[in-house]
Amino acid sequence: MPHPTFFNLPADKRNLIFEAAVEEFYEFGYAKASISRIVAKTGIAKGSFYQYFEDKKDLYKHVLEVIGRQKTEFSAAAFHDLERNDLLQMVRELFVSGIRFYRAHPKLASIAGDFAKLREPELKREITGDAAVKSNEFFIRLIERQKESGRIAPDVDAPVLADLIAFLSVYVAEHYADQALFGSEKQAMKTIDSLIWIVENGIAATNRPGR
Amino acid sequence: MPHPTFFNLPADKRNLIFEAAVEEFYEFGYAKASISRIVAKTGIAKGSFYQYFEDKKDLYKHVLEVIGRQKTEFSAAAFHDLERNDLLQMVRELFVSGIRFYRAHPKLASIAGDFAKLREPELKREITGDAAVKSNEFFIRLIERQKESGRIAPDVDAPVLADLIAFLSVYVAEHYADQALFGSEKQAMKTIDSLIWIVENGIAATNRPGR
Amino acid sequence: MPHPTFFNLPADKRNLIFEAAVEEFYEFGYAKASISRIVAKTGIAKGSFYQYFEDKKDLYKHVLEVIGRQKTEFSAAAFHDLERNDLLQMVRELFVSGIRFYRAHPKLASIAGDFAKLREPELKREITGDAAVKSNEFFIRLIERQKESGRIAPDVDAPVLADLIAFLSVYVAEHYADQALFGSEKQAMKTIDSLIWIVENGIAATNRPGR
Amino acid sequence: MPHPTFFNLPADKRNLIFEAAVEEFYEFGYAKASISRIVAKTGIAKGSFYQYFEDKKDLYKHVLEVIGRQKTEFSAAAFHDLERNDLLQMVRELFVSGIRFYRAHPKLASIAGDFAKLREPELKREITGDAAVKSNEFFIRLIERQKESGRIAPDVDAPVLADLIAFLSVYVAEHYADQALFGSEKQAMKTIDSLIWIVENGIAATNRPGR
DNA sequence: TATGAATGAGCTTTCATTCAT
DNA sequence: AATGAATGAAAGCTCATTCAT
Repeated sequence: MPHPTFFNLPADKRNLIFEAAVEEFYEFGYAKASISRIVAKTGIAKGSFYQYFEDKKDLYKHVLEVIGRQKTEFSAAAFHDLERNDLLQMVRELFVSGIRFYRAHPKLASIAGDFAKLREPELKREITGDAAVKSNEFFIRLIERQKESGRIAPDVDAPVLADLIAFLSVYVAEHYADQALFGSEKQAMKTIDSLIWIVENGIAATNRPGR
Repeated sequence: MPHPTFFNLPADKRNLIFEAAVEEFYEFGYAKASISRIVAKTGIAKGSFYQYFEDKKDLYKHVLEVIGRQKTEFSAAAFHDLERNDLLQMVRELFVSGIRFYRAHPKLASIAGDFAKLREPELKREITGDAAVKSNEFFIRLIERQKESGRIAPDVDAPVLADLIAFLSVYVAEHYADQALFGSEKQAMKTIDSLIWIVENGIAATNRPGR
Repeated sequence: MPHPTFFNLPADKRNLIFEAAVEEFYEFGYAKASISRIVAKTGIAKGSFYQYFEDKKDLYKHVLEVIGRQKTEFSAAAFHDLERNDLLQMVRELFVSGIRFYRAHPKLASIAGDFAKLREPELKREITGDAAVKSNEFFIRLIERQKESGRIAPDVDAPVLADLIAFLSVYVAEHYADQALFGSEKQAMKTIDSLIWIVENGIAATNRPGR
Repeated sequence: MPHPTFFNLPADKRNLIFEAAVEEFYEFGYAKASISRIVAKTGIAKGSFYQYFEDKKDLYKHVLEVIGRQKTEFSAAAFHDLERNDLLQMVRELFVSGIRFYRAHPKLASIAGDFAKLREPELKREITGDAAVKSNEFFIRLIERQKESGRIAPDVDAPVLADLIAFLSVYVAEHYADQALFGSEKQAMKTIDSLIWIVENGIAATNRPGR
């Protein structure tokens, strides 16, 4: 976590540093990001940086935390109006808001995507904490409930499906973002619908082929 | 491509270098891998390294090429006995042989996984060429054929399904090391079956619900 | 240009570095000069060097700039008392102050001489800028004026003469410096006078042989 | 001197090596020329190079010797038809044949020019030996003779005039590539005439102003 | 709290030369 | 005589971090 000195900074300066960090992580990734470049870009003193942050990792964690919060805010609005308990509707919204977030903050989304792919398990655990686990559990409960209500086939493997959905929400956003960015949004939505439809159909309780 | 010097090396030394490179890329990833460490580990002279390889990128490309070849050999056997044209069987075998490869060569698989996540589009293109595109096209053709033969519902969006399969491959690859999903052989097969089953059911031509 | 860091250094240290750079460029020339040797000689950290200077070129440019300033100061005094418009008097002073500078600062003069002979047109342009052009134009104007006033023959090729004078001022200094250094100054001055006299006579407007 | 092995080489190979060396010295100068690049360019083995030449210096000396011989051949023809003892005619022919040589072999001429500027007194002495001194003495004798025959004013300082001629040779050589001075054949001749004419006039025995 | 100079290990890469085959 | 792999010192430069002011 950044030192209190950082949060006591005037908003201007704090934002300046944050933006520079975003630029840096966006362009070079975590491993190759350079503190030297960041302080050069912002004009703050090298020493000051270490008053604000423990080290590079600390800065990275902060950036990701902010991104996480923004992402949550982004999807929260969408989730608000959803009929609770409708998994697919929720997944759809997850994909759509993923793409929307990517369109609104491409650099933040890209950094988040890189993080998801990061090769430093310890760091990942430090940053995500049990958020991923919590989210996963939420989806699992949702799936189980829909099995009970007969909307999802009882032999669907809930943990695998929950995990898959989380995974897809990241990769789908990244994969279709350009399409959504440069093509029509409509086309992107149609694509998502096709994808969802396969999954929906795949897990539906009705008329399932015997296994 | 490595210089001929490298291939003329006695197998012992060549392997020593290759193993050291694998260790290094495995532990630090491409960006942070250090030639200095590799030569220190192997005991070869710094200058000698540059007799064998153009530069770090050249070594990396070589390692990936070898991994690619090994992977291909690995799955080739599995694909041999397959009924051609059965999409799902093929995908299933893809996943299974992926896991087997990971079990046999965890470090190589890990390096390959990192490469997939690499943030250097140009380098990726250099190495993979248009393999990804080719593979995508192959799957699309396969899907179309299975639609004609009535095994896949005609209203399935072929490119989207091909994408989904690619996503799933990545998903499986990224979770190789996940104990919960792929810990035991039994667990691994169960997870793969769950994934395949969702897709199979999602695209089946029989008894489909209206959209 | 060196970074402000360098100019903020205590004079002692700054001079130490400057002297070491002069020694290095004097002994090895630009191409073979080694930053590593300079930092070793001065005892400063490698990293510190790069706090002071952008790179080797930056250091070289700085050294040459200082030399240029010192040279200018050197000749400025001499030029002060000159009757404006007397070309030969000026040329004589140019040669003499060239030799004096060489005697006072042989290493600096040697570095400047090397620079004049440097095989890197772009770098040369960067450093001299249009100073050479300006100086050339000044001499051309002077020559033209003396043609009008009848002291120089009208058929003298002004640009060639101006160029030649600039060239000679460097080479004469280098050539006669040793003489001036180890022989008597008087002898050196006599030599210069002989040289000037040939040129003077060669371009005089009076009693010229037909061509 | 190159080892006998070099001269025993088939002419093809020998020329190949020579041309590559010329290219290298032309492009990078002596200090930065790289044996590694030369052997790469020619395809000969690194070890073979050291069978032919002692080291880089040895190769350089050889190249310069060949250039020297070619230059001599070049001017020899021109000097053949000259009235012996006419200093200015000789100097003029020196300049003209210099330019012709540059036109015919720009790279060789450029290497020779670089050599003249080289900062390695010992190497220079090794290569030129006392040629410069000999040439100087030759000109002094010529001048003295022309003084006696009344074509040069008796009060001309012979050693200084010899020096001036040497300076001018360097001046001409250094400006070969200068479009403004030596661009067209006509321009070249005009510039040379201007230079000669200044000297000629400067040292003429007739109608001299008192000193 | 802010500063920014100092640090030196570290990086990738090139070099001329040697030497066993 | 020819080879070309081996060598390791040296190059220029960047890095995250410390610390005295």
